[in-house]
Amino acid sequence: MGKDSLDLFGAPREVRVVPVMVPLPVAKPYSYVVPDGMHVEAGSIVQVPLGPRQVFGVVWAGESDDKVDPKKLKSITAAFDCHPLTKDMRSFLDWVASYTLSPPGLVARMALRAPAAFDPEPMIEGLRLTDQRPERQTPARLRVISLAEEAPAWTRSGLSHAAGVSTSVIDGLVAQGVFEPVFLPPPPVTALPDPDYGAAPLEGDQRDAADQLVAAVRSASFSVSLVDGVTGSGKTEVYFEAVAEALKLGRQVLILLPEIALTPAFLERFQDRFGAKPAEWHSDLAPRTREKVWRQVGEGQVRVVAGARSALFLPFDNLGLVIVDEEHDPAYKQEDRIFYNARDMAVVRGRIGQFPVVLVSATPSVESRVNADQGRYSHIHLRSRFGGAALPDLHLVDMRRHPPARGGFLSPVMLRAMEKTRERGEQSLLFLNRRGYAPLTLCRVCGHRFQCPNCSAWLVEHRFRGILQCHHCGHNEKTPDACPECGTLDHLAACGPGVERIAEEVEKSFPESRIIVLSSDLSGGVKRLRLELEAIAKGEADIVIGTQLVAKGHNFPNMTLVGIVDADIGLANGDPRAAERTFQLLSQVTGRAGRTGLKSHGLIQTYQPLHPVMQAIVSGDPEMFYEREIVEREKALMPPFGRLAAIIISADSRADAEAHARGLRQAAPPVSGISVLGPAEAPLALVRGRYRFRLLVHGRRGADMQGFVSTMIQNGPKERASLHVQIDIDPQSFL
DNA sequence: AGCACGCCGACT
DNA sequence: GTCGGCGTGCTC
Repeated sequence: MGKDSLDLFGAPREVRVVPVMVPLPVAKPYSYVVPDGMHVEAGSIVQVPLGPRQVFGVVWAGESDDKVDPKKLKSITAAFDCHPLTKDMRSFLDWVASYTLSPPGLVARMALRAPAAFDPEPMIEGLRLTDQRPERQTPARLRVISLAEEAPAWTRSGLSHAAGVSTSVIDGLVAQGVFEPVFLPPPPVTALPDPDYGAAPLEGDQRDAADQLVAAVRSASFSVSLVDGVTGSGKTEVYFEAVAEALKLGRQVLILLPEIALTPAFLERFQDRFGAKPAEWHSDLAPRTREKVWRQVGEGQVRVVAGARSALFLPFDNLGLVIVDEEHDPAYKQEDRIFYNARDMAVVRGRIGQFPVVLVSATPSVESRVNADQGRYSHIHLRSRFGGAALPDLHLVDMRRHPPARGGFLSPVMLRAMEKTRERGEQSLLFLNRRGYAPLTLCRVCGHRFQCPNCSAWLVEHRFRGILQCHHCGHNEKTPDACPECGTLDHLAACGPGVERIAEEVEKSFPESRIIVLSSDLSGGVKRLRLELEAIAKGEADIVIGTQLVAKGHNFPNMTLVGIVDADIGLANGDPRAAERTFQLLSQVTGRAGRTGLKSHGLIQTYQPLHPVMQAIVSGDPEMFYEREIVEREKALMPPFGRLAAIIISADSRADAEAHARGLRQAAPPVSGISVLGPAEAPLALVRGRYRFRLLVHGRRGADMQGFVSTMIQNGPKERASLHVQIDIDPQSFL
């Protein structure tokens, strides 16, 4: 069915009109006319006029059922010669848009982030050997010719490089007709992974777990498995078997990873197993590579992608498995423009595409644990450590009983353990999740505290750089000599430790030790970080002091002592996930030790040795933590029934939502049970079914939100019901 | 996202 | 009297 228009002779003519999703915050696709002779189908990527400019878009269906004023209709400018987005991909984008309360156009835009990839890659120029032979045979020429006989075609630079001659030798042979130019298809971004390449024999738990995952892949139907086991229990080896099976079935695989810092080690492991590297996808890929990967993923030429959360929006042709490694990691949450948790969206992608999704973590998120406990996910638990590596033995250091020396932060117990480690010629790692020198500076005369002018956070002193910096907004100023309030000179006091300050203390106690400080303040970027990590692995440091940067999968064979400087950080900050985060971080960091045959130790400095997180960590029994945390979480999520409960979602930010909740509490004291959740987590809370009234307020402006909520309170249940119907998300739709 | 339109404050 | 601040609305 098309719209009538008039042809040149005034006769009515059928015109094909299709919906096109444009990358703007609009609620639905716009309709465009398909010009005569242009081929487009659902999923095609096109260029269309929009107002004064041209934009890219996706044809969203075979034809439009929208009644648009025909006078407004414009024609598609161009259709690109690249694979159309699959039906699954379009359904996925629609689903994400409705789940996250985002305009579908903006969600679709995430799938179009490589515009130059829409045009086919140009063929590359190559050379092929002919029957002609040169009149004058020189050694260089003979070498080139004999080498060239080994392959059907070469690139000019590839051949000169391989033969060890300059390109002028090749040019000379081309001129004599020994080589003829040919066009070669562009090379793939990576070689094909071979599922049988480095298959390692698995035993016991690992074998059983791998068998379960392989069976899930073979069934080619939707399922979610949570693979959980301590650091070093062989989770990666296990899920590699699932990857191998998907490859054997000819399907594509996506491995999501939270941090790009973890990738080099991961890529090597993958290569050892599959004989080739996976294609990488993350925000700082070179544009050229980015385009190649995008296109080759769409064509099905790339078989395995290892990427950050945005890889979920690559235009896979035949996706058959998604692995979410370190599934608990907060880096999976995107909290700007479109709010989503890639872990959950991966599950949805699997449901839509009818394939298995595997969530992997040594310390699963509480949500995933609950899903596993309730039978929505199957739970695969790996008990033993792979290759017989022993877990470190862990002890709490009660800081009330073993306080540090005045002005210091390290307990004598910790210093003694470091001394012994040094005597054995082994390495120590001190972990403190605080950048800089001191988190707060104050004036000892008038009590003035240095605060950020934009945020309300304290300014963190960075002594190496001589600045005070806000870790929220990045604001920074030079550290003054005098107090800006009372003018007193040299009476500013640093309060509390950061890694720089711990380094200072360690230098005093171990003047001859080689110390490396690792934090995101390290100048020189990722490259420098990798160099430092290599140096540590080679034993070029005795003591490493680091922030959570050191928690991610690097292995230091000689690192036999891990010391947590302040395990209590983060437990008191009011975040509903504080305990969970602390548990996960401490587990990860202590897991850094004990991967060698050497005996290894972990010392955890705390003022709260009886805190459930501390007890769970030293007991080595994660169940202790999860059982209690799930009960606590349910209590917290349970608003008092019979009163109004509201979930406030801000479309802008969690901070925004919090501000509005404060306003609401003041404006309407009888209202209780207001939970403030960021947009990425509120829908999950709904899944848990904890809320009696579900109110999702979605608005661009704060005033709208305040208005919505007030109206709802005044008008009572009827209004609530209508609001609910109007904008709620079906909680069951998640699975 | 851009871009135009429109309504109120401080200026040549 | 205008120039320009950014709030609001529109793009098939």
